[in-house]
Amino acid sequence: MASRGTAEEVRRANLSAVLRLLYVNGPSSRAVLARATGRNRSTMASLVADLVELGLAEERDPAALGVAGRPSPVVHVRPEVVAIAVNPEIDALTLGLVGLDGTVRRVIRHAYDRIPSVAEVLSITSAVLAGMEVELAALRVVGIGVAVPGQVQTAEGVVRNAPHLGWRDEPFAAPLTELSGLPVALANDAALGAWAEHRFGSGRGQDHLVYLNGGASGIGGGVIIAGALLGGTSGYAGEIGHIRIASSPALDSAGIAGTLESLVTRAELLAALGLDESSADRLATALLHTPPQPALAVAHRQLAHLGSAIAAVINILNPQVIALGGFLAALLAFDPDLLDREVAAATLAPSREGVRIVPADLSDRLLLVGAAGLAFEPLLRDPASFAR
Amino acid sequence: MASRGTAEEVRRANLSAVLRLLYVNGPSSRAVLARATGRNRSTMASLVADLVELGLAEERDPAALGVAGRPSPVVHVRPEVVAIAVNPEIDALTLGLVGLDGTVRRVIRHAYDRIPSVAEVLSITSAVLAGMEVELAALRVVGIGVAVPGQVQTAEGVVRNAPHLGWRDEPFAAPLTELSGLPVALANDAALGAWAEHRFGSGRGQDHLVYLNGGASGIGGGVIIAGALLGGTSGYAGEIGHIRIASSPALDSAGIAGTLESLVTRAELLAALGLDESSADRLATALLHTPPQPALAVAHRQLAHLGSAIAAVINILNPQVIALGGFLAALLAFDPDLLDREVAAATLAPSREGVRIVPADLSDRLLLVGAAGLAFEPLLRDPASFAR
DNA sequence: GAGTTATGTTTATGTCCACAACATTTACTC
DNA sequence: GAGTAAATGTTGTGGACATAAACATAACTC
Repeated sequence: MASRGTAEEVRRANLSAVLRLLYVNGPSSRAVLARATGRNRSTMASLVADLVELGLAEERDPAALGVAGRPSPVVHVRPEVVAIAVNPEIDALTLGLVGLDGTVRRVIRHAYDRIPSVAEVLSITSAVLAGMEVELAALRVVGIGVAVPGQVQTAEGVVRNAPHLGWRDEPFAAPLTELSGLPVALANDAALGAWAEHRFGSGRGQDHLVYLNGGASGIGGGVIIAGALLGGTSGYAGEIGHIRIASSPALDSAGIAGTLESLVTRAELLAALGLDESSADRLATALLHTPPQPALAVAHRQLAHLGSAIAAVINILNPQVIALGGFLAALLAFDPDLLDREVAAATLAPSREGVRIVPADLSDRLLLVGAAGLAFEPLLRDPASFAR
Repeated sequence: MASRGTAEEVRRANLSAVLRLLYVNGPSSRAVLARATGRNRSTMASLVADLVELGLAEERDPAALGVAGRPSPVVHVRPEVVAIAVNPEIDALTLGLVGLDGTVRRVIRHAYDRIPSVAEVLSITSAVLAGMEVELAALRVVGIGVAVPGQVQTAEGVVRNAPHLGWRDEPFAAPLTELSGLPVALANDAALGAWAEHRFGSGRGQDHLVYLNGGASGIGGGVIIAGALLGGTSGYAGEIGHIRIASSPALDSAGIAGTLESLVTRAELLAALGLDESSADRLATALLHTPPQPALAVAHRQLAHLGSAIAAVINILNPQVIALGGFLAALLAFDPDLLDREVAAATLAPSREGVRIVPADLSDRLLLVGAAGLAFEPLLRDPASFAR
């Protein structure tokens, strides 16, 4: 009789490990995979054969050699295996078609003139998917990952509160699955940004990373602990913008006083630089090239507050890397030494040693890669269950 | 030929899972273990036989029955398997002999009249161990776990900074191993307290827990995430006492201004209650029974600050339980509603729902159980490597 | 005492992987 | 250009482990 149980579990774990390696590190030879996983070469032959059989991988002739030894075909992930990334924002809905090989095949941006409802976003999404029908037919779409600017009940696929979109307690995953026939996973946008930075960005390979992103609507955060995204009990973790760091009556978007988000705002910086919202992309250059005196004062004050928040994070989490995105990256570039001093003044010495504060890679594509990563997760966890 | 590799790994994982279940949940029958692990009954028979063979478990006759079905011998962890817990504090060194079955067999408290050096603590420890030689000969000591009131490089077994003991960059694990011949593991005391609360205390079974302990020397913290102790990059994580929450010139023990520890102190509470340090154990009752007006004001202010810090932790980590120990538990008992309101004012609504703020169990024994748990970890991870 | 229920035990079977020996293909050396 | 070293792929064998199924055992129920 069939012996399921453990043998299957072992196989699943090994297939998962191999596919993950290919996903994270890119193409490599079987021998390299065998060493990385600690399996035997003959075992790896069988595992790769399985992945090829499942339509998830393929072997190609090796490129240039230069080393002795028998040349080894290179195992690639099949680029037709894709996920759809969805990112609803205030001004536009962005959809991306992202391959398991990491390529962003297509980005579609659909601007709207007013903030959309959930129903409208769902409708636009399914319209775009309908338009892509021919393209998708030639591919293998494993799921949809959604980056939501707000707090998300990840397990249930429900948007609890996305203040800038005005969404509260809106089921999202279930209706989108209904419309698309695809599995849908949701997460907070900054959390996915953190994950993408950790996996593919400036914090690559760092197992303990904190990501802070500053945008028009506030400050979002995401935390990677031991290589995994920190979700907390319900998936709401990482809201570093809303921690109180000072005694101040200023309120943030959630109505909390004295928080990082209330004290460090892009709007104030833009105003001090004489820019308006529409020219926000010039903030970084304006700040670096002879900014007016008032802007200097604002930037210095904001850096001090940013330092306090980062210090709190360092004391609590003892991370290796703090990645700053959006206008927080501009603040960092403006005076990294000042930020370092402010952080040093509010951290315990052992905790802060070795911590690097770096700008995030921050290409908009990275967020799509993060959302797609969310959709790829079930496939990476159990490749064998994705038989065609 | 021998097939090591995977088969061994599977066995190791299964043995580990079974021993962990016994350690955490206490004695249970084989059938229960089989269901809990998802293994087959015949597999469990073999696994339990291995544990018995290794001298780690034993089967005893079932107690009262009352249910139909064949009576099942109950699998117990062998109580002779023990670890030694060590906790150096300012006023005394506490050693505990803790069984794998959870019983605290013996507690030895050695008071000193001045703060000891590392060498003195090591010397006292080995003296106590020498005195216990006969007792220990009948047992099986798997290691020593040390709870240090300060920041610890867990991997290296080095105390980086224990301000109240005046220790800086002191190797501890290596010399104690040298003296005792036993493996030694170090961790921060509050971190071990958090772990013990999560495993055996008031936060039992909660996978996301934050522990805050208030003592004479300040406020320590520990964080449990997804059932595991959060160490961070080097093991320094959890220093919640040192996060800045207000604009205040008050400095804490690390010289940082406006932190939880600088604003919420036992000394100030005691002074307002007209007590001195030596009567600290009466703080809780004094606070609950008609305290003088100034003490009320102090308690209210401290509760507000405590609320800000807890709120920051909730926003960042989205935990299920906040366990408060020491005088923080007294503050909680004094006015739980006020604390709730302060927390609510500084948290995002979704994150705070379902969070319970509870007093920690806080028996001094729990810390010893935590330190012993640290020492048991290698055994629980790979029981087969502990063949006699 | 017959039936029910829950558990322990025995035996046969299947899966997966490691290992070892051999095959293949390249680069390097003289 | 022949021989050697290095790296990898391939094949067959064996072993460890876990499952499944049938049977055995010991309580409870009526």
